[in-house]
Amino acid sequence: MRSPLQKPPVGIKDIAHAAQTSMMTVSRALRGVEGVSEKKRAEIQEIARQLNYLPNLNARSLAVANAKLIGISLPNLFNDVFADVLDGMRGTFESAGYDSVIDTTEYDPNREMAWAERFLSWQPAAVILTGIHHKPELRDLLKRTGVPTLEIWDYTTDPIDVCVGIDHRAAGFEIGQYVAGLGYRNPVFVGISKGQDQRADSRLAGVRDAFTQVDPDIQVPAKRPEALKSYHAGFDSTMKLLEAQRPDVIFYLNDHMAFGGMMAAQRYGLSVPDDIGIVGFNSLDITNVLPVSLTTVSTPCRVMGIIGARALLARIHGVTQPPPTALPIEIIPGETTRQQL
Amino acid sequence: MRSPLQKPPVGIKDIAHAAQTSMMTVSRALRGVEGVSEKKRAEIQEIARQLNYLPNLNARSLAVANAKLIGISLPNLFNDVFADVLDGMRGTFESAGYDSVIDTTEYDPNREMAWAERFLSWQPAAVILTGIHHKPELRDLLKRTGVPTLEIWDYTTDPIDVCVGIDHRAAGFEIGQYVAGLGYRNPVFVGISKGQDQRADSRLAGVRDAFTQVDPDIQVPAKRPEALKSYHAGFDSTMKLLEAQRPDVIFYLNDHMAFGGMMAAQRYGLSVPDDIGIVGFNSLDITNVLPVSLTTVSTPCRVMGIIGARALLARIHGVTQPPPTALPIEIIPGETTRQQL
DNA sequence: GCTATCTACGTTAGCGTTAACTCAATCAAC
DNA sequence: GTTGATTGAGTTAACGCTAACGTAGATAGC
Repeated sequence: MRSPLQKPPVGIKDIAHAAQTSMMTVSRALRGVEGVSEKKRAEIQEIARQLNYLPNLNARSLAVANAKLIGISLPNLFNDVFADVLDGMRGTFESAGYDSVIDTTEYDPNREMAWAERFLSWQPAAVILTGIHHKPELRDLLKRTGVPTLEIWDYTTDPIDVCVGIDHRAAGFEIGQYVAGLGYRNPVFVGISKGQDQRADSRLAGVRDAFTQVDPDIQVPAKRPEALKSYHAGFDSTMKLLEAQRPDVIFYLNDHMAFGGMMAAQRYGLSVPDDIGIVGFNSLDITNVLPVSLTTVSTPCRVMGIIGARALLARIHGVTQPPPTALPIEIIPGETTRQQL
Repeated sequence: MRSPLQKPPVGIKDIAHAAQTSMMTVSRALRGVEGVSEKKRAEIQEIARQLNYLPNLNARSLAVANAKLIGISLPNLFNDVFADVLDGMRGTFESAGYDSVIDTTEYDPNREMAWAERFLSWQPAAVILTGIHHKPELRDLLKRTGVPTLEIWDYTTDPIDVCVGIDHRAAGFEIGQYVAGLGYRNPVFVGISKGQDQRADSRLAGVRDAFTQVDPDIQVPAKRPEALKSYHAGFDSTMKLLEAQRPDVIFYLNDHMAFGGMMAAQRYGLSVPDDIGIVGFNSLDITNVLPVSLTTVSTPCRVMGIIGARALLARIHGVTQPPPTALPIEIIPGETTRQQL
């Protein structure tokens, strides 16, 4: 039942009554479609305003197949990267007249699946997922229903539908190569729990590839933090790590964790980059203010959002299926690693 | 029109056909309501599964007034504080069987208003707004339609409906009093552009109250950053500020800006807290890793989300109108201000 | 002046679902 | 064995809106 205090809403029937005309004319007048004299349209709009009419989008969506709703699934909101991607996307959708709503999965594929099922029940125009690793059932579901789907942030040659992202393995390889090229031979990777963030695993794999190429004997052990929030996680893991071993360089999942790591190294009295190198990822806001520039990888987040949104809109309108797009990344050499030899 | 590649969805009619029964029986079976034999229910559920049935929530919402959808409006997603509040809320809603969707306003009251209008068209069960400063038209709209509304993050004695938050002016006063008590007499406040974030203005007012009480002649000038992102904004404003004046303490909008400010002070060769005091707000993750503890104010973000969500659910179910709740804050004395005399 | 075209509007039906009602069969009670 | 309750199902109408079609009157063409 409707909450006790709510008044019954006004519908186009009420307006038709007040304007002494038919519902259809009101519908046309308010939607701005043809078939109403401008005089009558103005009159109806005025009445609608006075009655505080709000259209019922449920009814509209039911009557027409043409929904204007896009759902976005993100792992979480604590991450500036996603905020940037999102910003790019939503602006684009908004200009195209689409509403977009956000949900978070906390890196849980089951939650993602559950969300998708619920959300598809709203008959949306499209669905956006973060990354390319989903439950197989989710893939099936989306392929089966044929809802336009965008996978963003990761790149794959075998997407569900539309895909725009960066190749995390290649990114890991590039930064790994750069760092290996600086002479580091004892790397560690600090990320989040295995399987939790597949992007991180891909990047780690890329970093490993790079070091293996230099010397097949080099391992890149991975440290999985327990803390959830980035700074804390980066700090904590690094503290624990340094108790047991002395790597000459640490790769972090992102710049926030890297900063946490720097603080931990400092607490151990290690100097950066002489005693230890620190490498971040994503070039987040904090790098703007640090006294030493962080070696990191810049990812085109906003642009990715915009390109992704455009590709999806094209797909929705049935234009040619765009091929998966891999966006370029950029290595940012910083002062937290040794200088180029 | 429906996007070209989409298959026509299966409805309960298709299931009824396949199960050789009526739509109503299918509806009952799938919703788990009484009036179907367990044998037939199991049979129908199995068929629905095989056909990959997804209910059409638009139709359901149209048929029953009882929606299970809650909309949340936030200024932006770049702020960990909101992420925490949100986390608390969404968990609570989820357990209660409500879907929640998020939108961002970028601190623009017009966007907030536009969002509310669009969102109300979905006949939601409730609406959540950040803060208590909205367009008067929005207040009217919500009061008129009678949609349960939660205003979260700020506290006021005159809410639209339900309100849970902290008293920002009182918080400003408390921290101001604490800092004034440490002997500081030349404060500056670095926040965001006037009118952009009313919370900041309230806190500033509170800080001013506190200093005025100590010495009516003390001004607390406000510096408004140009940059958007917190670290950058804090750093930038502080750099510019220090060019012109030498306050003995700076209050920041949040801990990220405060960190940016610390970095700027460091670049100026100022030592903290001897040359200058730094005061943050919100006790964000980064404070866990800094080598010096930041003087800041801890706000119960998650708890606020949970309490707010519960109050709203109670309101939706028509239970007594809970009075506005002001949550306590806690001053965190740190090493970025002088020690207690 | 008679048909052909256009404009402004009305009517009907249907989107997928569920509430409220009806109906038939079963069962128990006396 | 008739009544009354109970159970499992089906039927009808409605939620608010819009697509598709229908129609009356105006305008134009020749």
